[in-house]
Amino acid sequence: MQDKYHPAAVESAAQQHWETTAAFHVTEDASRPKYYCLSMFPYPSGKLHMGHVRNYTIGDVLARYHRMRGFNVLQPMGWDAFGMPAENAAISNHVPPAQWTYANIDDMRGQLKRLGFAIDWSREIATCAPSYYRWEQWLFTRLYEKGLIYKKLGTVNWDPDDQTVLANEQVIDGRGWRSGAVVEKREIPMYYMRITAYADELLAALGELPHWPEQVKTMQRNWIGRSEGLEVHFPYELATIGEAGVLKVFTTRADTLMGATYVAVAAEHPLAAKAAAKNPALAAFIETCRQGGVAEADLATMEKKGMDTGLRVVHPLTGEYLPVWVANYVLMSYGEGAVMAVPAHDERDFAFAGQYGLPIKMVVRSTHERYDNVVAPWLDAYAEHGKLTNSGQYDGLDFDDAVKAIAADLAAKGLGEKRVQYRLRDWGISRQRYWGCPIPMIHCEDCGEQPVPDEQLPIVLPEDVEITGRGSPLARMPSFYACTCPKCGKPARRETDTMDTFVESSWYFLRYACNDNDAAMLDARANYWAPIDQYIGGIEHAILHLLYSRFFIRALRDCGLIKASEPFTRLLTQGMVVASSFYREGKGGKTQWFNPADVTVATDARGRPVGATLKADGQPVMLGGTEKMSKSKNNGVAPQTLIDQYGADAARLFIMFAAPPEQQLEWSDAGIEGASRFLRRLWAFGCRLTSVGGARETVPAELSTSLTEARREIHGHLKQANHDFGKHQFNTVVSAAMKILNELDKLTSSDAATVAVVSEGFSILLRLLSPITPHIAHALWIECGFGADILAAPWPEAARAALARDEIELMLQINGKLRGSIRAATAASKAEIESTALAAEAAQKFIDGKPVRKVVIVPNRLVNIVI
RNA sequence: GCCGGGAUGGCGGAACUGGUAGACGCAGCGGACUCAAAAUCCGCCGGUGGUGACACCGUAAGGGUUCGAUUCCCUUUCCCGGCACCA
Repeated sequence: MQDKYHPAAVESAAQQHWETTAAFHVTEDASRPKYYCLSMFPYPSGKLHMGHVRNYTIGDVLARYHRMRGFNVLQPMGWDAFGMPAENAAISNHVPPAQWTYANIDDMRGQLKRLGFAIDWSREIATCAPSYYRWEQWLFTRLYEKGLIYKKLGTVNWDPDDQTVLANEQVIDGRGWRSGAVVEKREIPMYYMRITAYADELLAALGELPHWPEQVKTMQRNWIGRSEGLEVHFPYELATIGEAGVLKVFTTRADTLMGATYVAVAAEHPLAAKAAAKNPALAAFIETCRQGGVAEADLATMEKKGMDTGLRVVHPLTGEYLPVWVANYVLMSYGEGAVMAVPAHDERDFAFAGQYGLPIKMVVRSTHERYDNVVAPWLDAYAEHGKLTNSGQYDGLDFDDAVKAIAADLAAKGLGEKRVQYRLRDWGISRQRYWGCPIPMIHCEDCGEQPVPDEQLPIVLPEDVEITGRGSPLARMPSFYACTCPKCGKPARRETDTMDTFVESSWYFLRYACNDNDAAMLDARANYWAPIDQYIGGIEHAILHLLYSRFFIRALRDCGLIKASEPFTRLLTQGMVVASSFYREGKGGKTQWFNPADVTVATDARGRPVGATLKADGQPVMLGGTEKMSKSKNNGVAPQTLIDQYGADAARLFIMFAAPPEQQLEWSDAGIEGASRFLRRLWAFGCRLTSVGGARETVPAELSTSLTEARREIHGHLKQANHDFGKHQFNTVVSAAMKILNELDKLTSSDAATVAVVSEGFSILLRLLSPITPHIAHALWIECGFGADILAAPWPEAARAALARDEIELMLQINGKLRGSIRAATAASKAEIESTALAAEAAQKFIDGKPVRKVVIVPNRLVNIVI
């Protein structure tokens, strides 16, 4: 055995062993419980980053741990290969997106393999391969026929200079990121997935996901946003816009209807357009509302602006006329795109009314005594529930009764009804981009839109294209779009939009089960593996990706393609790896981001960053704050140098030790040295054990007191580690492993009993570490003679006998303050403990003749004497 | 703006979920070994005061519940994630 630890040699030998024994190649096996362990697949950006290492190490630790516990474990890997970065790279490097993507995949596969993950590589998929996306197209036509996909107008960011649709990320301060032109909202026809058809099921089923983080379920619940309320109709008369009709609004606060003093509609509302036809000033205002992007965060933080349309609607209960305003705080995408405004009881309405001098009418009185009679609507809106006032016949009613009464009266007049409203919107999947899965539809002048027949699938994306950043390349390629109508045979035009890349990632986890099937999308193997037992990925995917996947599996189920209704039984949302970002403002307001590796940070005496300079020119750069590592902020740290220098095991150990998996991890290089030092100590200890003859079979029944204590410590740490493994708190598993090694290092004698205890302890330690640092565990297991392959070893469990003790220490508190400790027999009764405690010197000193009011005894922990 | 989360020594974090705050590690300081360095090993390491085996303070800030609060409740500040076309 080498007396020095050489990670590179140890790691390549272990990896070779796994490769030649096909250790991680799995097949369906009904005789064992299955464990499908999946980490979110990476976008092949070219470089592995710390977030990947963290994600895949967590997945690998869980996969290896369950394998040793006897599960039939599947851990696959693939590539989320379509997307914008490939097009951006194509524009700047003049490389076709396909070529760039495939080269990146090859690169990253190599980097992943170097980390020694227990992956079944035979199941690899790439979403940009026709063998993958053909089934997405096939499914699209099924869902279209089922009515789960339909076409309607959608609003996008339009760059008038580049004549291109922009992603929200590409709109910076309301301007196109390349052209700098002011972005406009534009309506274009798009395909939508009817996710709202599953809104209730998606919401209700959250209750059946006990192994999902509460936080994620709450976010999804709020995202779906089911509210029960009233649709209220405000009639308008012929005179207003030349036709009579009703303006519909949705409200969850029907109790405040008597306090409505105006009605506000979104700028895109049809009524606003009609009013603007005769009102140039209003038309101009609506035009300014069209400027800027469509992102909700931008809309919601905009300065509130509005304009009176001059139209009046009739209050359905009082018959009063209310003005109709256009307001930029009303979103066309929620409800009816119109709200009844009750300034006294809604914060936004209050601010708007204050700004434009609209009346404020208080109709709800607080039920809290301290607010009674002191409600001051001119100071702030009172948005809580309460008793009605100033509301005529409804005065004195509380929220529930008021809503009931008002709903009944509106229903009787035919001017309103109870309704459920969702915040969730249908999923627009059309993208006016090249590098994505082509939408399999054909547009015929005579027959309208037609799905592509199965036998013509896949519609292959041409890979020899030039990307300019203006318009859609496919729309310029007759060879792509020219086709014939499948119904009438006349010349027709193929759809040139591609699908949102979230579509690929909504079902890839099922295709791993049967990636070799070229006759069907899914087969029986998918039903063996689904649902995924453990899914691991970034918290940033808590809503969109996870919700789309939950929708997709239901759509697939309803097409008879899968039995499962939920995709992921257990979810671990990994915290992000964040790092500082650095930038300079360039010419024309463009921001240039610098990688942390190229920047020197100056700190004050307390270690706080005070400034930074670029290594290349020594000139200052701005601190951009701590953010998720991303390409756009150029703050990713490459793990490759760490792996090259310290080895995969050290990198894996360090990242698992640095923080619990769900917590955000702020990156710093410090600490990797400690992980490496621990592995060297581990190796040295292995050498020591082999020098005294290596593994022993059993521990003698009778041990000296010190060996009994040492063994109790080791088994205690093992018990803790197993508990923490169950909680997925791997940082304390590593810490328990370190404590075991510290304990073993103290046992320096070479008598038979000591070596036996050491041998048992080391075999526990290696098995405990093997999911985290599999290479060194593999090597030492063999070197010390524990067996031929640690993968086949059983998972270690703490021995009850080793943990037993007859005396324990209890903390002694006086009035809740720690004043000493007492020793008591494990079996001692409360009365015995109390008398021991009261007799203790520390207790007597503080009691000092004063009466003892109370004695609190917490078994196995402490005694608190209250004086 | 809305939704979700976070804040503990110089740093990453621990505390068995209301019961010894700071485990384990990093950095630092002191020592051993060495011609020397690296590596390794041993010791110290929240703050203030004190000669002391002691006292007080201390888990973002302020308040509350409790024999006892990092943990539960209320208020506030700052940071992070998401907001439907980044993935």
